[in-house]
Amino acid sequence: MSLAMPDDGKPVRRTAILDAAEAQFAQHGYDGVNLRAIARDAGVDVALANYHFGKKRDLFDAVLMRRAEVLNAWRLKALEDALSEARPNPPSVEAIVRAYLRPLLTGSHVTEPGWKHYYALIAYVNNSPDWGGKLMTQFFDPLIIQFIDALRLSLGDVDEKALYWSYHCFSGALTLTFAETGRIDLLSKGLCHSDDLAGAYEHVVRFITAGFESIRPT
Amino acid sequence: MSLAMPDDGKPVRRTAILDAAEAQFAQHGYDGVNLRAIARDAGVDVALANYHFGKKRDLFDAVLMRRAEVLNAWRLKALEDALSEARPNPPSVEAIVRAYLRPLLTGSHVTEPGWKHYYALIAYVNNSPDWGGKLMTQFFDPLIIQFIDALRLSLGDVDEKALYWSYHCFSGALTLTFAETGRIDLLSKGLCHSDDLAGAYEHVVRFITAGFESIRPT
DNA sequence: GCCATATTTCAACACTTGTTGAAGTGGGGA
DNA sequence: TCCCCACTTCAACAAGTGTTGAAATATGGC
Repeated sequence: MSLAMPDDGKPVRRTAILDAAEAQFAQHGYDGVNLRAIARDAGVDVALANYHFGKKRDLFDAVLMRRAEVLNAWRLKALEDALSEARPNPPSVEAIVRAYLRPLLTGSHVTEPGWKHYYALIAYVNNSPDWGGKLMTQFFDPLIIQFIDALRLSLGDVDEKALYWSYHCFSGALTLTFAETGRIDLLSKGLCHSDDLAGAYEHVVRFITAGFESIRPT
Repeated sequence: MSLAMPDDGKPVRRTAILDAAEAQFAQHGYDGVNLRAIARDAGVDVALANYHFGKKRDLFDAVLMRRAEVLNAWRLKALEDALSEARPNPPSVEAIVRAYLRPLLTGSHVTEPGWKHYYALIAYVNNSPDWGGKLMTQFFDPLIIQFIDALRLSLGDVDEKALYWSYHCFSGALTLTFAETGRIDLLSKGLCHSDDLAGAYEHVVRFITAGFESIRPT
């Protein structure tokens, strides 16, 4: 294996471009970023981004795709663990919510800052009228459908509309929290910190779990 | 009063620019929009935006400010109504949540499409690491603090961190829902519709109310 | 060492961007 | 009528944009 190759067999400069693009897109959005700034951060020439990824929009998709596959695999594993632990009963709503959230905190991202940028990027995409619908569906729906199936199993004969709107609330709360915009720091006058995701974790789990439980048929 | 003046005494072209800018910023974000496209939609010359509002960024702030003042007034009225109806007891959590949400649905926006664009714009701002913290604080915090005070009154001796993180979840769920990204339409395979805000209303109220109730001390 | 291939750099094009200053328009008061 | 003023248009600049083709360099197999 060449010295120019990281573990995945791709050139180091290629991943350097992905890392720089990820950070920039997360901070400023797709249109707020230019390729020269990305290239500068990555320490490469402008044209190299085009050589490896094609158009700017293709680079954006590549950034989204890279960690989506990893995150989906982690979440699927966590969900299957929750299902098998509870078998033959359905898992609790809280166990499902935790399976959806835990991979965000227990992955390699603790030592890899790229993951935090990625979460902010997902918040940007999720809330964009331009791409929110299409891109989130493309990258995450196959997995999300399985989580909704699990919730349906856990909650019983639940109203379908209520279930989807509840997940929608979950999605909005989650992406904003992990975007780390600094909003809660200002609102709480320093009591809470955006970058304290571990501290936010239990609060989010409780809030969301209660929300889903409220639609359980009596 | 001149024929060139609408009710508020400002030139019609000035508000035409605000309307066009609002729609464009909401759809594509700050950097995804150029002044020539705004001017074209407004039916005016490019330079006119600069004459009325100064720099592009100042126009953006003017768009945010215009409806923020109206929305804050509506919400304050709704909150005061909820407080006085319940007096001498504190209002229920649900009554407070409804006071926060109802103005989004009962205002003049039913006949005025600009409000829907505005909600999408708020979702964009709220989730932006660049501006989320500062701008939301600047335009909405004075009112939001009053809502959090009311929630604290209603919930009793509640954990402060849990209260702020719960509001944070509320904020994320709300802004995403009113951004109408089309996401839920695809996820639910047509069962739910992003633009059916009236239909979403009861589901959001229930989900959020249950979330806040979960932090009530026992 | 040699060659085909992959990677990287360089320089430049064609186009869009925000912003500006000067000129033009129309109405109301002196 | 003339002038002042707010409003609007016109034309243009200077900087920045994504993208490209050709040249240069490095790499790995023979």
